[in-house]
Amino acid sequence: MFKSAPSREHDAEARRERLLKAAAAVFAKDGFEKASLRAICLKAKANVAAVKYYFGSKDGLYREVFLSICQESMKEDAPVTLAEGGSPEETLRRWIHYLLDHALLKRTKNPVMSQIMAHEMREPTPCLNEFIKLIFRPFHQELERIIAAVMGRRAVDEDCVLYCHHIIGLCLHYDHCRVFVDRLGPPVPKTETEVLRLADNIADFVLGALVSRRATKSKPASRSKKKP
Amino acid sequence: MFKSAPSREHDAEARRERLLKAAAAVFAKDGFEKASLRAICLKAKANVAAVKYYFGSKDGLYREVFLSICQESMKEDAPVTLAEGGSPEETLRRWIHYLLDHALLKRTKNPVMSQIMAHEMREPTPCLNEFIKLIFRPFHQELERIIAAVMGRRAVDEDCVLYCHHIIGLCLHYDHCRVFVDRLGPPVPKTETEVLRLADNIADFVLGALVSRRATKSKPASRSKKKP
DNA sequence: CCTGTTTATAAACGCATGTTTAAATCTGCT
DNA sequence: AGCAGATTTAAACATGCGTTTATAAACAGG
Repeated sequence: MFKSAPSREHDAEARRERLLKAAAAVFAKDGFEKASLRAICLKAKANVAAVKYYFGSKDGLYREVFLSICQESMKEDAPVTLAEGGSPEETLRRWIHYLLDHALLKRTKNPVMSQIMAHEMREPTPCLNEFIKLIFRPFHQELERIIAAVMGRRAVDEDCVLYCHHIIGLCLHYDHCRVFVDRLGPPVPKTETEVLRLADNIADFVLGALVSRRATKSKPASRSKKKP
Repeated sequence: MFKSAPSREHDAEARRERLLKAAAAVFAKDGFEKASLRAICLKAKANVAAVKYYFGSKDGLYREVFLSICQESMKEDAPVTLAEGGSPEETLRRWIHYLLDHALLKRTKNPVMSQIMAHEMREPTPCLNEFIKLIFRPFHQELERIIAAVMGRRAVDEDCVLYCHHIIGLCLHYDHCRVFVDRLGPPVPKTETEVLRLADNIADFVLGALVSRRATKSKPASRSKKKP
């Protein structure tokens, strides 16, 4: 006893899909708060009440968008991993390039995902927890393993996790504070080759840091360099 | 022929001051967009129309708040500089600690300034340019000089500026993406000693990186490590 | 004391938001 | 054909915002 005939079902599905697609675009551009249902429905050629009908509320719509782009993102490009072969150093370099590519050149691969993630980091929504669990944590953990490998440690320890934050923050800064960076130094990369250059600069910087910290273990008690 | 009698003058000034103070607090908490005039006036025990009367508009009020906290911030704690003595490395360590202190422990020193700056970086307002010119650029340039000193260079070059961005991004990440860091690793420091620990970790990391890059000049052409 | 200017306040304006209602339309089944 | 249920739509609702207006109060000078 299926709900309705195929023809209508098709129309409904098409409308739902249109709404979802329009919503994804607008949410990506403006973020959850600033995106308006009217703008979305205008783009989808649908009535505002359709949102309530199909998704219950603005929150529901956003959640659906989130889920759809999640599973779309899953099957797309796998993030950089150690398993692909190559030295840990080269893997880290590729990882940094990958992150920077997504953060700065959002047009590549899955632009909607990149933009929505950026918004989610600026002002978290109720989807934050799922976002972290499904998308961010696996990504983060792979970097932790890469760092542990670069540092020659058998397992991921607290230092690796911290360095992981350092690196991600360093990269995302060029996106989050784009307007500041642009005004205070060489402009933020806008082409693939420029991004590659920056990625290499960052990779050199980070590898230098990690290698220099390779020897130290757990508690280096650093603060005591006051003229020995 | 001064405009009015002292008693009235005093009241008016007091009201203006109350508004300014309340506005600073609310802007600091919510940022420019989300802060509402009604909330500000409620806190200042003033009428909403008073904002138009004294400051012309919400923008005008924000601009006044910005100017007032600027000159307040000028005379307060001078940022860390090379001139204070000590090795460049130690100066850099202190600089990082100083930034982290302001970013994470906003209650210290000038909380309003720190918070408003954080908001300004997230979503810039029309005051952005003045903000950069008056506050951010001098701060940034001092870091550039420190880095140049650490790297033993005679003048600030493009690499120094980039490293500067790296370091600032690395530090601010713990504030901007606090909620992410909290969920993915050791929680973001909340006490002075914790902040000091993190600052030392970051300083060690950064110094390692800078020292390792000390030898290289201008164009290291890094990308060519593909199995020699 | 009256008068005109400055200051203060309450109320309304115009707009935009997410949500909801209630009526209209369409569809499939009997 | 006709009915019942699903879908669509336009309109209204409730709320919040920054801004504006019109009126009342406080004050200064003639």
